[in-house]
Amino acid sequence: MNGDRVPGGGPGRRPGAGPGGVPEGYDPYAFEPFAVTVDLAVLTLREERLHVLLVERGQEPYAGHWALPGGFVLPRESAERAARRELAEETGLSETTVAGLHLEQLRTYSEPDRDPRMRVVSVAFAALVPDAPEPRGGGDAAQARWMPYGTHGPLAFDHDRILADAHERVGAKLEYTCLATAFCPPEFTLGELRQVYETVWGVELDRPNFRRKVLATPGFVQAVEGPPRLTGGRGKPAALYRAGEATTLHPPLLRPEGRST
Amino acid sequence: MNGDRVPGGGPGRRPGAGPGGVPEGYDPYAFEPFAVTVDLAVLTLREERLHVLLVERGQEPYAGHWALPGGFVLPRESAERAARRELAEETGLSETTVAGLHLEQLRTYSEPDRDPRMRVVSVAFAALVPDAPEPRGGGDAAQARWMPYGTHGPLAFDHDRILADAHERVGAKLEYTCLATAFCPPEFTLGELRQVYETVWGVELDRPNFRRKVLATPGFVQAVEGPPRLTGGRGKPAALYRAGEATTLHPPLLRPEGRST
DNA sequence: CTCCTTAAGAGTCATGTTGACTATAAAGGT
DNA sequence: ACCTTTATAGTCAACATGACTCTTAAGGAG
Repeated sequence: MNGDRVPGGGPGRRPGAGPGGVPEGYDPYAFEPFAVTVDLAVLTLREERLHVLLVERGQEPYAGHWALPGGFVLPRESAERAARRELAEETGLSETTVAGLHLEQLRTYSEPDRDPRMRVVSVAFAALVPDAPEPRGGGDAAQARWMPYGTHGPLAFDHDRILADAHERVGAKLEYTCLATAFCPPEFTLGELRQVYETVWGVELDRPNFRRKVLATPGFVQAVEGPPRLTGGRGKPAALYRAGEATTLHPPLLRPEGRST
Repeated sequence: MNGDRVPGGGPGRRPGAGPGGVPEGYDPYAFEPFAVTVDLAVLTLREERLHVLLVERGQEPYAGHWALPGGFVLPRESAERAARRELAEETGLSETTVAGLHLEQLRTYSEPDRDPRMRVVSVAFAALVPDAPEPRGGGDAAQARWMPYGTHGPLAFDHDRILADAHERVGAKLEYTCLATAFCPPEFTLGELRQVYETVWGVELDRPNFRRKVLATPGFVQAVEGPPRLTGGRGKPAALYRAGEATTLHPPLLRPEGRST
């Protein structure tokens, strides 16, 4: 063991510092640095389908391919802050709006050759947005679009993997957390909430059973007092609810079969 | 948006590259680099208590404090490989043994000031080891020890947070995965498996109910044929089992109350 | 205006799972 | 022998779930 193997801390052993890795003063420029970026799997529901925010690459490598939005972590910000900043930039939403969105760190992708140009370590996030405004067409060449999940070709880099991991994570968290409300506007019907589960899981749920389960879970949703109904589509008007205090579901709301996707 | 905002990929915009972040050739030395490390929360069970592998820091900052083991990600390895390499170094286990251990990426900690010396982004892992050999006293000054979870003082850097996150993650995954067997040797009794749950969750579980649940879950454990019992302690000898094929538990084995820790 | 369609919401029923317990078996210790 | 400890076999009631049925309240077509 090393007297100053400072894991969460700064380096105590410089790569190539000699046999045994004797600690020496750390020189940040002594070896090729890592770039640290964030990648965002921004998910929303549109027309009963799961959509992802994608950007088209204008340059090599992967020119013409679609990719997840993302960017560099700046020297004085955390990965979370970088992710929220990028999210605001890409979606065109205000900083305050973005501050309220559900943003969840997925995992970090660090394979040495995931970017052919240099060593890039990327912290991936899943972001869940309710209504899905069209992304503002940034000032540059590439375009950004909401694409139905699965309809895009292969994504650039390892972004297919990241997106799949995001989908899996969100699907799993729907089972035992109140995360579904993150896809909904402030006030929503139980039908809309059920639509979240059905869309993400790719299954059909029994209406009455879903209703019973949700209402029986304390703090999942709370009824809105005012006008007890919502107009819009056909069928009987539905009561409105807000997200409740609870964050976890006990017992969970399990997916019909073993696993999906 | 940027024509080459290459998130999971290499930089397309260099910090400070000018208004609008016009893509230019990337110069890795143009700004202070990030160091990328791994931190390991190595957990095991000893004498019916959860133990953590800790190393004592010999240098400032946090000299004399205990810290999680860890180290640098080398230029040509992934964070996972770095974690496994460090795990082998710290525990003294062979590379092949370590290759079979459960290693799970927790999340990445990237607060700008988490290390006072420089910008360090750390990918944290939880490792679950069965028997807990004493860590080899490395060739250097600092010592490494198994410490009962919670008995150590405040850890260095943000390692208390990382360790708490590791505990929470492992506790949660016991509910809906077969992870508990990762704490057990190749052959184990149901009593030992129950001990894993009780120790990590800090609760007592009903013996017959636990047994019924585990045996009713297909693929969780499989009975060992040979000698149908194990010697050792007092009480009726228990049958031996191995870990089964299954990785997930449907339905889950929920903790008694809402949440713990 | 009437009928049809759609979705919300109330309620039923059989089944499966869980938590709480009781009882028996098989070891070691005194 | 007797007590303690742990494994293992059951029992039973409360609860949760999946599969349905039925009623209500809208919009749309004729």
